[in-house]
Amino acid sequence: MVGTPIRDRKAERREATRLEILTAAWDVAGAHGIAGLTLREVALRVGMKPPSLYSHFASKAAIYDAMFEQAWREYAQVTEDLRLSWPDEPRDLLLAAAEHFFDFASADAPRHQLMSERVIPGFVPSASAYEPSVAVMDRLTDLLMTVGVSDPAGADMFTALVSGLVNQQMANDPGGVRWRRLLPRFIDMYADSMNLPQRHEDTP
Amino acid sequence: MVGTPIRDRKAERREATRLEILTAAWDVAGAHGIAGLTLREVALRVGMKPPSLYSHFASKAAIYDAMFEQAWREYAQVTEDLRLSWPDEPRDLLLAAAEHFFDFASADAPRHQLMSERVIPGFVPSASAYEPSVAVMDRLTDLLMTVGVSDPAGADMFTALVSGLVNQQMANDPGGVRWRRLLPRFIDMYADSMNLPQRHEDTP
DNA sequence: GTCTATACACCGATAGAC
DNA sequence: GTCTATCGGTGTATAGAC
Repeated sequence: MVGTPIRDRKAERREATRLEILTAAWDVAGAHGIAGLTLREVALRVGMKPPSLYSHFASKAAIYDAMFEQAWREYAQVTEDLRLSWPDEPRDLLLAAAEHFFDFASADAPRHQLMSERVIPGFVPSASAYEPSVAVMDRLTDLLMTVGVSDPAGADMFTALVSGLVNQQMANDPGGVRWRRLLPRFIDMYADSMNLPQRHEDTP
Repeated sequence: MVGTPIRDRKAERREATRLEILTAAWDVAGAHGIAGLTLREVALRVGMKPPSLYSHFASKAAIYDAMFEQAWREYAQVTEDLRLSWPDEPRDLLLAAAEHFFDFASADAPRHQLMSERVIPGFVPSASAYEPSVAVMDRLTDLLMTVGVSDPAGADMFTALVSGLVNQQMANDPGGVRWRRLLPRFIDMYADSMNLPQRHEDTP
């Protein structure tokens, strides 16, 4: 028995290569769309021949799967980071959360299509890749609970509202603000229907 | 001069073949997704060899373009047909229009992706193919005007609401009713924010 | 004019040498 | 682990039969 080394250099190197491949894949998706991803161009960017990618990912679908998990994990992370600086007022909190998702989605169209739409013909995220996204939904449920939304359909309504604005924005006015600027009205509309208190005003 | 025949049999035959190809294309899209459309399978279903399709369509993109126009023209047609039996109450009218679009979209996922999402990497509808969809939007503007929505953002809000429900339904609960059943609440929520009158009740 | 035959470049994927 | 070689499939395009 030689003992277990503190660090597994081979595993570290392997993981680094995986991340390198995924970064290249995001670059290709950004240039050609999420459906325009090709293993050849990914391999080219990381200095490999296409078949070599199969030493790190079982298939092209496995790369999509890893990208899906990575994207939702990143969103969960930035959400967690911003959680400390959230506003107190319920409506401000809802608006901040909605704007946060909207801007994250708008910032990267291919990423949003992979995360929230069924764009890749046969691709269905694996259970493990799906995990971060359910964690995000759990946090949304928590958030709605803290602002006073006890309606079980509250989360479904909230996601439908925000995703509707995002989809219309990206499909009909990419890069613009035509639907983005409707966010405050949508949040107030939602808060009213949920009977949430109005914002605290200084006016008597 | 032999005179112009009443019917141009050759042109009729040609148009019939075009429709036959488009029908086959919809079948393939239904089976493999809108992005999974291949000219080979389309040609196979109409009893042609793939290159023969180029006698009727300039490219695969031209087929997508014709499908896009066909889908919106069909929706415009069924909308026009239902227009005579629309309810009187503003909120009932809004709900009927929303349910109508929702059900039309839900009935055919590939069709909806082609109509309302940017799924095909480089595909942008041509001006002529886009025409029926702007006609539909004009009719929506008319509808909103008749129910008393004068807000210029009213149409954008309405489309965002309905498309949000559709997208969430198709992405997270395909074939179910989890978001579809939220339609009445969404319409009331929208009508309230637009200060539309409540439904006429017999209760004093 | 319409279709068949054929070729080209590109794609994902596999087998096997080193 | 990476490479070369190769497979079947796909979109596109041209040449030529009828």
